[in-house]
Amino acid sequence: MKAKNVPQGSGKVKSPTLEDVAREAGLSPMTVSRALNTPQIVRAATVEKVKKAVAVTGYIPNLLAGGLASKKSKLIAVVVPQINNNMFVDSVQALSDQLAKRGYHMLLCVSGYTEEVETEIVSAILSRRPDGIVLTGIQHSPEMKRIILSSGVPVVEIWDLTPTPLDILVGFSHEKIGNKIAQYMHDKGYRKFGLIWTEDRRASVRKKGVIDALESYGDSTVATVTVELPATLSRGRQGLGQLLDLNQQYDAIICSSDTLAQGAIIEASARGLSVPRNLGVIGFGNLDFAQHNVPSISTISIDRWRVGIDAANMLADKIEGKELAEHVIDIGFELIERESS
Amino acid sequence: MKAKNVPQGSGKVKSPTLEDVAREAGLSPMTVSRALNTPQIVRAATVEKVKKAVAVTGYIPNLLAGGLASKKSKLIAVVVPQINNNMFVDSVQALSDQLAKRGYHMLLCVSGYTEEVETEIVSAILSRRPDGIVLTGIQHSPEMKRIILSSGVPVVEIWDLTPTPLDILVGFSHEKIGNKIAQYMHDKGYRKFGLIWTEDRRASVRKKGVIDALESYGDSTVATVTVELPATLSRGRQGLGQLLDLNQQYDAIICSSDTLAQGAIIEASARGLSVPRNLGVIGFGNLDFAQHNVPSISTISIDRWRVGIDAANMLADKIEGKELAEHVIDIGFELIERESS
DNA sequence: TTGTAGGCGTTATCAT
DNA sequence: ATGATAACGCCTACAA
Repeated sequence: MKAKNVPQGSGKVKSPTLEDVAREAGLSPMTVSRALNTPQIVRAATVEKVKKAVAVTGYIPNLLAGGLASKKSKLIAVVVPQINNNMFVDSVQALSDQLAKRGYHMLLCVSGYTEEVETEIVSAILSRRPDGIVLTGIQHSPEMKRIILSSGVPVVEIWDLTPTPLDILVGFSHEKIGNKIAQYMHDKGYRKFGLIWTEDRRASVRKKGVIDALESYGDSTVATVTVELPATLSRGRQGLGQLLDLNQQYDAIICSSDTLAQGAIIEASARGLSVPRNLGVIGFGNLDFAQHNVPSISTISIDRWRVGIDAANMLADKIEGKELAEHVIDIGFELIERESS
Repeated sequence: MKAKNVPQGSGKVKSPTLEDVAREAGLSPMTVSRALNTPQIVRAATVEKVKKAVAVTGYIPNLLAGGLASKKSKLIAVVVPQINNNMFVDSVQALSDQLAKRGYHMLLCVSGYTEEVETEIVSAILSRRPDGIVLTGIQHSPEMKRIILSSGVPVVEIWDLTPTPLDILVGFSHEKIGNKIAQYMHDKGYRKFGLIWTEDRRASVRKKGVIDALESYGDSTVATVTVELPATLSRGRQGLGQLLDLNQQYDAIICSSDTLAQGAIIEASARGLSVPRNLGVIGFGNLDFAQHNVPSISTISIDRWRVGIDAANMLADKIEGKELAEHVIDIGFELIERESS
């Protein structure tokens, strides 16, 4: 085996290129490229030679160069408001897993809850020429829509529903969830409601769904307190405290997330109120603890994992030129009745 | 304003390049590049011209090309065992935030808990020519060490501690944490211990720390049950059930995470055991709910956010050629005593 | 099945 | 302060 990769003067060893591998294998760079990317169209013996040469040289492909030439980056950019949020993180993990299986890497960007930041991030992202983009939600600045559409990059919006997506969509209706919660609680006989709610856009739509439905029944009262993002147990406790301070009567508490619900239950208990005897409680998300809490927490279950899987698959399909049966998937939701209501 | 970007035949509009901007501005591509990247060394009037031309053409830089030419990708690859883990996710979010402030994007990869997968992922990652890499833990395959070191890319290991890091390290000692927990519980008078533990490597080191310290006291008994990853509330409940089924006596339960501890407390309560009266409980992580649970949960607090911030800053500093005061940061930990023990 | 030529869009370097 | 030229490492397209 002959000397390879002789250090240039005193500097770092330049990392080997296709050409170095080709020289080592006694082939042309193009053949090496084919052996690596489309081995089916290369003679088996040649592929073997290339493999050996790759091992000898320690070759690592350069996707910057590859992407520049082929106009395929094998990169998917994912934009979420936050990662450390029990709801999104499962979808992100599912996305990451499924994209990896399909041969893509995930560029993850955190946008917070403002359109402005999202717009900036998308602009920055596009300069990496991703093969696809995943956005959380359907609310975007006009500028961002313009930019992203004119870039021609396939887009998936997740976690919400609209008849007019940018491109592909995998989500569910927050308004229907609100309606469903209201209907269920009303059917159970609750009439005097307290709401503990965070203020991101999707939560607000759910709230509207709850309130609209309750108003349509005409026999219920609703008081609302707003808590900061992110939803935490302590904010749930505070929220219930604030509701009670309003000196109103409640027979049920509806929370914009299970975490808040858990906090509300703890606070209720600390104040001598029993759930569900004195107060019915329902949350949203069906997080792990909801089932095992004492009392267990009624909630809305979303298949968060599926959101990620479906988004990844549809995006990859579209990128690879496959026809999509549908561009919008409503993955729905399920109300889970438990001890707290 | 004259016509620009005339569609080529019937196909897609080719996205504008530096050259298009240069033509629009009446400058050379190189000057446009400078105006965009190092405006300080370009005449202000020229920068203005370029800005206008960029707006007119809708130019979006191509970082694939830029990175190829400059050998800087402004990309940091982050490898974690899982994202949907309450411990890591905060560090990842902090990393993402801080890297963004420093002008880097984050490529996020999920490796699971096996060295093999980590090795594959790192190989794949290197083909994107990241400016830096963040790895979780200090346990890596020899092959991966070889690959990553010979690539010359700066590396930060997080969430663990060793005198011999690959490069930079931001973490804390799991063994010391184990020792500390044992010492604290022993001091509180507990002697008959049940452990509910997950089996990832770092948790195992903490367990060893607990058991070694308890053995050194010589007057304590220890029984252990192992639960699957990820740690969930229900596995904490099951874990306590299994411990009790062993027909041993316990006065304290030590859990490898707060989530398991919360589950154990619930199960204890369901079986008529009061915490801490009949059973002391301590967890790990100081997750949000630990403080507000009833009873509140004693635990070990780690500044997870700081891990991410420091890792991002040290990596960016190193990439940008700044001297690092130290290559290893032990961010330490704190035992927080609460009602459960 | 393999090879050759040229270009992808940018920046480093040297010149003006 | 600005421009010209030559890489950067790979792939498309065509040729053999």
